[in-house]
Amino acid sequence: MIVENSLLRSNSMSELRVRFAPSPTGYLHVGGARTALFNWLFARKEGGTFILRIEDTDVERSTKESLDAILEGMKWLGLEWDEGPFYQSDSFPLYKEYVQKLLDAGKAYKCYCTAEKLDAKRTLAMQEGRKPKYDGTCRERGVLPDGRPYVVRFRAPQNGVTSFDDLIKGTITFPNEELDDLIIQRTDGTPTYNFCVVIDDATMRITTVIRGDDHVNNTPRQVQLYEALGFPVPQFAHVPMILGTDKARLSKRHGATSVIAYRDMGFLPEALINYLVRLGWSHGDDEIFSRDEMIQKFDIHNVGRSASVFNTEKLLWLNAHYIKNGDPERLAALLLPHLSSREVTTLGGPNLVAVVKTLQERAQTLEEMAGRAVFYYNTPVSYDDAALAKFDKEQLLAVFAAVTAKLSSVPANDAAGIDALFKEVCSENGWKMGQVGQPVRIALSGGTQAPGIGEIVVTLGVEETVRRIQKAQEFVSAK
RNA sequence: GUCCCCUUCGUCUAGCCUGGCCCAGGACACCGCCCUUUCACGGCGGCGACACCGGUUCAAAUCCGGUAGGGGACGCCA
Repeated sequence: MIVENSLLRSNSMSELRVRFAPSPTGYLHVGGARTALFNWLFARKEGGTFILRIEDTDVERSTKESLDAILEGMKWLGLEWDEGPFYQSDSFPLYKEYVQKLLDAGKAYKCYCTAEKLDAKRTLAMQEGRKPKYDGTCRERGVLPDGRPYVVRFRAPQNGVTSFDDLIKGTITFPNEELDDLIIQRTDGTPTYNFCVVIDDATMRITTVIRGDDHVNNTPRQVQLYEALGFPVPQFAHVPMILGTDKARLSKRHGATSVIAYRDMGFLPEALINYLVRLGWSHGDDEIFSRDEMIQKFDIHNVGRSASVFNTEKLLWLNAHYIKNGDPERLAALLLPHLSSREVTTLGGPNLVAVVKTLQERAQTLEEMAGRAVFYYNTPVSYDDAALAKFDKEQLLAVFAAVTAKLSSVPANDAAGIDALFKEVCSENGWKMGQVGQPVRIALSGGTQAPGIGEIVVTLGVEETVRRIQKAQEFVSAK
């Protein structure tokens, strides 16, 4: 029975297992988000399992705030994980066990060199132009009497090469002389990163390690550890870095890098995801991908080998695209926080969904949309003087009077109907649309950048429209 | 310094594995025109790249070698 079940299971689910393993020492940044996305996509595409693991072995720098920020970012982007989050700090005894195993097998040894001494040697080596690797002082020294602090080092092979086939970069080979005996356990008994990843990836049965480019140099050491421990070596896929405009590694000084910051700036998660997936990965000339299309078309082999520059302009374009084509109801809900941060309340004002509809083609971000929506809820307290100055006083007053009269006498309930009324006003008085539309627009919104007249009037309502025109009328005649 | 990786329009990229269809295609941005009551949307067009040098070949963005440039790593950080 059990056998049958597992067979059934392996038919629907592949054995493929991937993980995203951030360390909780900061927020989720766009680079990490893209790595997570590629992992997620790979798992979804192949019917595998996506695991979230928190690498918090650095007790000093790991914080709860960072952890929450990462989780929040993942959820906002919709990168749901199948297992975890697992915490490395929960597995300290396990790591210890494996360290002991290596020690017993003579594949690791205790090193009594002090951090200060090592630092000095490292600096000296760098200065002399040598590779700053461990000189192996304790490699053959044997165990010293109790009480002296020590770290545990992995006894790495000194000859030959270590290589692996990277799914993105191809075969990568390192001469073993380049690799030194890395520390796997600190003086305080805690395990180090390179050791933990190997144990975790092995015990979690990770089949494919997809991670940032900056880890390629760690990979040969990890491969050696897998081999020393007798674990199968997983496949590796190293995705290139994301750079700033100056081609240097993306960092805070290039502007926002936090996923949550993009949310707060009014970006839609589907826009960021779409942008990120195209950074490094492509499917022919396609630019717009829904989640399902992404999953369907994703192939790790189509990830490029070179680093890419983060370009906000294109992100903006994608965001505008998704706003334009988005569901107004949803957008309205997402817009609310951007409105309240401007102290705008929609209470008693026009229907927000209707407002959103008039703004969808006019905003690149929700922030921008909120800015453009303000006039609907706050009657203009001043008018664009330069725009108003293009018309003389008499003309303005005549237009305002004619429009108010028309609006009050003839009912119209959609934008097209309202526009028709304005055309009537024009033809009845021999005016051009520009002479009528613009003054009214200014009266209603305070400025010239606004949706179509018909759209504004309909969403504002005729009553409020007339009220605003009369207010403008008073303003103009008082001049 | 040493090792590893990378190099097509300003940017993201297609093409490269399986040379000729590529005097290199798409997208963002930019410029111009059209549409238009403003702002936008949209449509059309333009600008613009195979890092460099050699080699192989009838033929190279595509294969080989070198050079230059960029990035990454070299922690008792991850």
